Amino acid sequence: MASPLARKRISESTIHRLSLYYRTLSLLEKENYETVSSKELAKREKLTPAQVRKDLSFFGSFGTRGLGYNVNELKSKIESILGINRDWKVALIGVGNIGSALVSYKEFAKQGFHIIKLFDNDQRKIGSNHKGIIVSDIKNLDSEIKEAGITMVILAVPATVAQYIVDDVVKAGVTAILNFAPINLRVPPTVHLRNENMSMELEYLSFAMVNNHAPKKSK
Amino acid sequence: MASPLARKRISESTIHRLSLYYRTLSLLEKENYETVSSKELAKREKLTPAQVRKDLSFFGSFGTRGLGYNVNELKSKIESILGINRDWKVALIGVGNIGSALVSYKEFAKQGFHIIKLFDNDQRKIGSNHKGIIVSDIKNLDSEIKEAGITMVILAVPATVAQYIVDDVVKAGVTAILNFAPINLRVPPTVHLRNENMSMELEYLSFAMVNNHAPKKSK
DNA sequence: GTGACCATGTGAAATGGTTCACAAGAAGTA
DNA sequence: TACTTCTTGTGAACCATTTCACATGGTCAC
Ligand SMILES: NC(=O)c1ccc[n+]([C@@H]2O[C@H](COP(=O)([O-])OP(=O)(O)OC[C@H]3O[C@@H](n4cnc5c(N)ncnc54)[C@H](O)[C@@H]3O)[C@@H](O)[C@H]2O)c1
Ligand SMILES: NC(=O)c1ccc[n+]([C@@H]2O[C@H](COP(=O)([O-])OP(=O)(O)OC[C@H]3O[C@@H](n4cnc5c(N)ncnc54)[C@H](O)[C@@H]3O)[C@@H](O)[C@H]2O)c1
Repeated sequence: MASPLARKRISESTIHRLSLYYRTLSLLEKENYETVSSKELAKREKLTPAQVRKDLSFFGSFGTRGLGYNVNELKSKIESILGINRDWKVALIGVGNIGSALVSYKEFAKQGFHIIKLFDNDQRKIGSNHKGIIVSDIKNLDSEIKEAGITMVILAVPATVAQYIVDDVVKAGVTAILNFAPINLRVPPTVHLRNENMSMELEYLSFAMVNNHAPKKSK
Repeated sequence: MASPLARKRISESTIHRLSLYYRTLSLLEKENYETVSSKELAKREKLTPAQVRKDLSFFGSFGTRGLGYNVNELKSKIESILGINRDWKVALIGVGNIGSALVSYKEFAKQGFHIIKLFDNDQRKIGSNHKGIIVSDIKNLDSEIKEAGITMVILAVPATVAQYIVDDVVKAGVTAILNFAPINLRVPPTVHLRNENMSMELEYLSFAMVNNHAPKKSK
């Protein structure tokens, strides 16, 4: 039972699994499934049925005993839990190798993450057009972020400058940052920070190969 | 004490933290630190000293009581634990947006991950040169992977074809895969698979913002 | 409407990971 | 050498997450 007031802390892994359920439900929807059981949902993402039910139970009881979950309904519940049933205004900072790749990725917008501003400090890039967005000068960061009402930032700049930019975007009112630079950034407790660290994953693979580490779950 | 035979299962989080320690040690080395305490190491990556010591203790006792750890020595120990003191031959499949970004990234090679082959099925890309590597036709995957002795693959193709390619690379002898496609891939138990899922991280941020979820650790 | 069946939702148990707290070892000082 | 100081390495305690197991409540066939 999920009283909206019962503010029990939800674990990171539960949230990550909700993303997986969401992905699977989108697929099931395309395959015209009406309902799905925790068993089937679990099978598709290599989890256990109990895990699926427990995860969902933190937020409410969405299923029907004897039948399972309605695909559309559960999908929309998860959308609302994850907050991807709304539109997020996102700025991408650092239009280099990885930055350019991210701008071109259409799936983000489909999930409500709209990259509406690009920033760089390279004169050759400023003013250029990426998928319909003109690259802004980083000097105008503060005013442009505030004017556009941006709350989320994807950071794809070199590690050496990442902290300075973080300090600036935080001042401009951003409360969520997805960072690609391999560095531990300092943010105030009101700001949410996630790191995408690809080297870490390669190193994990390397470790697993060297140590014959039994592959358990992929993430 | 780490007898090499005491094959206790090491947790994923411990391995991930070793990557962080490695990153910090590389930095400390540049800053000419001789030694470092678990306290300092912890501070730099927002962890606790006890966590640092416990993680390291699974693999041996590398420190000196009263003094701390020798930076160079510990760095090299971690390199050896993670298996990044050797050279890995890597193939990248799918030279699109994200694939191109990854080929250009020089840090991977510095950590022993050498991308030596590129594959695609797009005739316009096959034969083209990326950072000195000619893109091969995916048709020649099997023979070229075997001949080059490649054991690791980075997969940056659309989700729709990812499973087919995985089946092929596994047949060709690859035992580690870093997958960027948002899909749950099936691999035999002998093959190590990791997924890089950026949408998941954006969704986590979205959840955190909507729910005022206390930011604890960034990953 | 009745009964057989099925899958959820959830306390309780089991497992796994983190933090505590301290004995013990090493360095430096006198 | 003896004493102080410092920080490691590690069982034990604690806390979090996963799995188990079953009562509950709903479906569906007849
Ligand atoms: N390319 C990859 O595959 C990859 C993989 C893992 C991590 N990363 C990390 O992602 C980040 C970006 O990598 P990249 O390969 O795209 O690098 P890149 O050099 O291609 O791009 C960085 C961009 O940031 C811009 N920039 C630099 N300083 C700036 C500033 N002060 N303000 C605004 N913009 C600034 C540069 O002009 C450039 O366009 C790095 O931290 C890198 O370590 C990249
Ligand atoms: N671009 C991003 O920022 C981003 C972010 C998250 C996830 N991803 C995922 O990464 C993957 C690649 O994304 P992208 O944006 O680079 O796409 P893309 O279309 O730019 O690149 C895909 C590449 O794979 C090649 N390809 C297609 N079928 C192939 C086959 N059968 N054999 C060999 N090569 C084949 C294409 O020719 C193309 O070069 C996708 O699964 C996507 O969902 C991308």
